[in-house]
Amino acid sequence: MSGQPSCLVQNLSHYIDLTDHDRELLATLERSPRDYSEATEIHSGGDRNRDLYVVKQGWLFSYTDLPDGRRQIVKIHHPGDVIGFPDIAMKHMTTNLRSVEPVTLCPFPKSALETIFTSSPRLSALMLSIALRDQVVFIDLLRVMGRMSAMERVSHFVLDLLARLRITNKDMTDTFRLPLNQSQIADYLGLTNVYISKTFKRLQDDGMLSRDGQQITLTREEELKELVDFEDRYIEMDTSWFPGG
Amino acid sequence: MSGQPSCLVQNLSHYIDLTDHDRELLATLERSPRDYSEATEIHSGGDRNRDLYVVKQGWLFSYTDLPDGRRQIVKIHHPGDVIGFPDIAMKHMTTNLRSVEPVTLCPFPKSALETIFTSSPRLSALMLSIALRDQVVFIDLLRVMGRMSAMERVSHFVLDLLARLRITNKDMTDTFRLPLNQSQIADYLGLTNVYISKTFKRLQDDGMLSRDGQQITLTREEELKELVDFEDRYIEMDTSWFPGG
DNA sequence: CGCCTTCTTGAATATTATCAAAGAACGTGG
DNA sequence: CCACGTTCTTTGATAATATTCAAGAAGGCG
Repeated sequence: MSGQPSCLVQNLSHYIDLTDHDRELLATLERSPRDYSEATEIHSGGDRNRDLYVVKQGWLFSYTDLPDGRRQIVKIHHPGDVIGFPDIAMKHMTTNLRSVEPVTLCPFPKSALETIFTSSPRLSALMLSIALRDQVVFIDLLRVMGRMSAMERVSHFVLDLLARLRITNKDMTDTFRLPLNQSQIADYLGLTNVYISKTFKRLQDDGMLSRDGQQITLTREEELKELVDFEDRYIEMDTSWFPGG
Repeated sequence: MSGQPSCLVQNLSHYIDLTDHDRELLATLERSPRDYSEATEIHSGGDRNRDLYVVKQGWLFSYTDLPDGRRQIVKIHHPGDVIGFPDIAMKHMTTNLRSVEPVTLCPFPKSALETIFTSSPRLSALMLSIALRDQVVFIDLLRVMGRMSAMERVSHFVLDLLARLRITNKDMTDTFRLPLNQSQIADYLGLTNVYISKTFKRLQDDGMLSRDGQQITLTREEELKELVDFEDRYIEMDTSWFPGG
């Protein structure tokens, strides 16, 4: 193995201890990393379904458009994330993938999953768990979109981002960089860019958060969590039932 | 095996040919059916995570409440569905489960899944695919909730139900029974019962559908599909990569 | 028949969208 | 290092969509 650690190994190590066998397996699956510049369309819905990606660097998002141009961003991807899991069940990609800033991705073929599933029960269980955990996260988001006001949606949004960033960065404080513009946030939360602006201002006036360029600080995180009944699904994941290494 | 065909087998057979071994394996999951009367709380969010269920008969739904009483129904369950998949990754149940009408469920322990996963790669792949397909369905729903009007939401809702009912009932026409009341539909679509009533009336006035008690008929299904850019994820599933029987 | 739940309808209200324009921020090239 | 163009954000006025509240109608069930 090279001196540079595999993206996938780095990511999955956050959840369980990987055996040497697992590490080697993952290393062989991974293709060489590839860079994309900012605001680049990496794949489109309807494309024949080939690769999954692990994010090595930078933020991206998956989205779908309606025929009349309305857009829904369905997932924001950070370093360490696996992109494309749900599409495994489909013949074609169901979403478009776009970089927010310059990114580095490690593609690996669908077939790699087969290898994992046949040769490492422990890794299989982890992959499945991550997919199911994501489903719970979608369900939480559905609740947000279905029943929460703009104020609550934005609050949930920043709390969720922070919780996710804390998976890979243990000593993350209450401040983080948010490289999305307000139109993108609007497309994620089902609102308009104008209303995102107004809502952020209100949250700031209420002293819940402060902004400085792309930096966001949650000054009253606990209060925000209570406001939106926030549950951290990233911490809560159950790996206790996994087969041994 | 009994003369009565298992609805799980019926459901799964839609996707792949099941071997006798697979059928027997699945039959064990449905060994201990249990009845619940209508409007019964079957389990609650936060419960220690025990059983999954196969629906043998009747409709149910999974939902979550906000602290102030707002409710979001996140999934409607039909005969043949497996309930509780996403919770496998969590230590506790994340949603509440409630019957709409009298139902028959077959509870089975998480450990039964292990049996499947160790003894039938083909069934395992199918289970995983269904979980991932569900995730795609949630993503579609997110798009509906984030970017669509009440008219479009209701349209998508009835189209989705019909597509699902057609999995287990091939000769389903454009008419089906909808045992949910308008408050429940509202809680599913993130609207109010009043507005559901008004929206159904408008759809009826526009000649898109007709109602007779609980019976709904989609008189212009193709037009509705175009209106909401509907994709049938239940038909589209990719089973080509599965290991052999 | 009478009671209960659900559905319908209308009026008033709230929330968010749309439109338009001005102000900030930022990178680029002169 | 400044001027310019571009994109992003802010703000205000107006409009659309959905909610709330309230009351009456319809339907099922004992």
